[in-house]
Amino acid sequence: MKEKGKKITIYDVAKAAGCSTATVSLVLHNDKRIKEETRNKVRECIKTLNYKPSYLARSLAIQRTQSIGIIVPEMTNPVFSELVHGAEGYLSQNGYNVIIGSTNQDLDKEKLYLDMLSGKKVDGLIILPTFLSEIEDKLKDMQAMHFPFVVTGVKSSMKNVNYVSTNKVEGAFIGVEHLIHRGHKNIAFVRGSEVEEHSSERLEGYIKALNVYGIPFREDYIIKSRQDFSDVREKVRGFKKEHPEVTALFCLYDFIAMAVMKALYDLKLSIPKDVAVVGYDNIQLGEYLPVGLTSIDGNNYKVGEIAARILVNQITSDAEEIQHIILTPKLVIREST
Amino acid sequence: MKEKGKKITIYDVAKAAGCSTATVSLVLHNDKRIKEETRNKVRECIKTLNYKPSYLARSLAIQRTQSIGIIVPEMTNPVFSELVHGAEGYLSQNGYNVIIGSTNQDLDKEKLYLDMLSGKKVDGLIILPTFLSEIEDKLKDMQAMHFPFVVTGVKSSMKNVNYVSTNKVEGAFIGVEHLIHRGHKNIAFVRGSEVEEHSSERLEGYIKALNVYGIPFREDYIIKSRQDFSDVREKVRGFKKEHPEVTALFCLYDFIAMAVMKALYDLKLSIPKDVAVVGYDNIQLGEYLPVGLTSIDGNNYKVGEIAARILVNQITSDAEEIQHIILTPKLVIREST
DNA sequence: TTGTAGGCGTTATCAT
DNA sequence: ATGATAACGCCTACAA
Repeated sequence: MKEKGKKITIYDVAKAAGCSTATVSLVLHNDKRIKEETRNKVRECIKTLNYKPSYLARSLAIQRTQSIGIIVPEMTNPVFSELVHGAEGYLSQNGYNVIIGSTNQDLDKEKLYLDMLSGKKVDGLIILPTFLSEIEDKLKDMQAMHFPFVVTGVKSSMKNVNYVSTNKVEGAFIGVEHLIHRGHKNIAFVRGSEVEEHSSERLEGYIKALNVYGIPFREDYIIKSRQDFSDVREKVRGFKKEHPEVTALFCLYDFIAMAVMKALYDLKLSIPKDVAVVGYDNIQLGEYLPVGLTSIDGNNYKVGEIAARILVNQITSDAEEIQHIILTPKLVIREST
Repeated sequence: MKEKGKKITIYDVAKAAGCSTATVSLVLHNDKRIKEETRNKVRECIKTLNYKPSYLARSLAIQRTQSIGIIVPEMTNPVFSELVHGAEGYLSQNGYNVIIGSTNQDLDKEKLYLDMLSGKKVDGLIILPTFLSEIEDKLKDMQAMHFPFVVTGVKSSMKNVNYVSTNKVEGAFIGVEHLIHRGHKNIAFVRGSEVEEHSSERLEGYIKALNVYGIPFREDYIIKSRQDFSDVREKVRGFKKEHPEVTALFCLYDFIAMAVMKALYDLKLSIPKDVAVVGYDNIQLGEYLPVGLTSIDGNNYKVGEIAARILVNQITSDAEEIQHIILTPKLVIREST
């Protein structure tokens, strides 16, 4: 056991093994040029000294970290964690390890992570922005310095930036269309507490579907709330009493749909007989609700995978062309409709 | 990235501003010693050159990263993400940023992250191990080199290692006790597909409760499965047909409880009239199920926070005493019992 | 097969 | 108030 505080470096190993740091370095990388004998000697010293190389110093020297960063708003949301999971799969396949920075929807943190990670802590970045418009400057800077990154999880307004995403307008459209096909005319949109930026596309799809099928859009059919769970539950109860004619609820995402369903149970209403419910995201849990939840699947796993592929390609092949990939969501029908 | 544009360093800024790198560095850190005039000049050059400091080089120089790593089995599990969230709160309060390494329950990845992050990429580590016994060696190494870390999320068998955790034996005990108080005698334990290591404590608590109340333990009341969701659902259906006398199910965790509830609905049974269900972890969703789920709350947010506090304390004050903290879980009663 | 030495981008200690 | 320059720990031509 070493003296406290004294960190042991490649130099210590070299001294102990009676060779140069270069030799130790080569042994560390299993270079065949080193004689069996010296190699063993070095390995022995590494063991007994309990030497661990500094990835920091190594990265600085080789100008590469072999790790890529993912910036996410929060990991409690299954949509994000699925996406991350998809990216991780591809990346670790390809020799990269993944570092996640969770911003908790905090703009300063988002900026900080952007700076930190692009400051060479990682070789590239997959960004799921919470505040896309506020970080455009930083993205431009990153582009200017040719730091590889891809944006995902939102519609990027920057035309010259890599991004992969899903068509949420289309997703909402097929969800509402499905409701219409089921005979519903009075369909409300439960928007929860989500910010404009992350709900506008789905709202657009909702309105589009109504238009296409000649159903007038009513502003008062949009249910907003302050928080996602308890407040939605309350608001929906109130809404349904005021609007008994409404027989279907399209929800911004599955968690909201769960709160909505809870509210309907509170009112002793049956799903889908009295009211039909459609969610968005198709989280795994939806299948295990007592009444399985019909939902829109954005295939987030795939989104993550594709983002990772684009990123790795850009890093390794120095490709410069911008890629925009938009996947089309699928309707998953269960008992709630 | 490549020859596209040479990466611009603090040296370039110094040259452009007609001063030394030392001066630039001082400006970068808002040191008051620098004359207003030069400071502005330097800032201007930084802007126009679009200079971003290398956190890598900086960390190497100051021997500190101001970031701490959290190694988790997976982020899709709310238990882990809550814990991480708790840690993040405390850490960012205290000027650290957090880097998450998700191992996806892969031993090699777990080892890799351990090496990487302790290789000075971070100043300290919070570890939620999947394979505690397999990484003990690495933990010992880290101790030997005085690298700060704390283990959590499991019972650590290493007596001389920091860890904070919850008493899952106790948690399961109060869950099963609650069921017994409700008049149940025949209580099954739904174990799902979880590995021995992560279910043994709760099993112990289950058995203990039975013993205390004079109920014989039956091996065939333990329901195992291959996967967590669809398989549990199937297995529970089969089990309930074979054992109609069983009126209560204690589940290893809430997700399993959800699959269990689904199975009971499949059988047209009512909860809690026909069968009572208790989960574990008290995930937020439990409240929003049509029949609210009674569960055990381990206060994982707090666990993460405490782990973070211990870690920071160890880093900053060089404290050497080992800390073992065990929180006691609470019963949260809802409609399922 | 192995050693020498310069470089990676910052910081920090002396000087000036 | 600012500048030189030696660390920080490792890699890698280029030598030997």
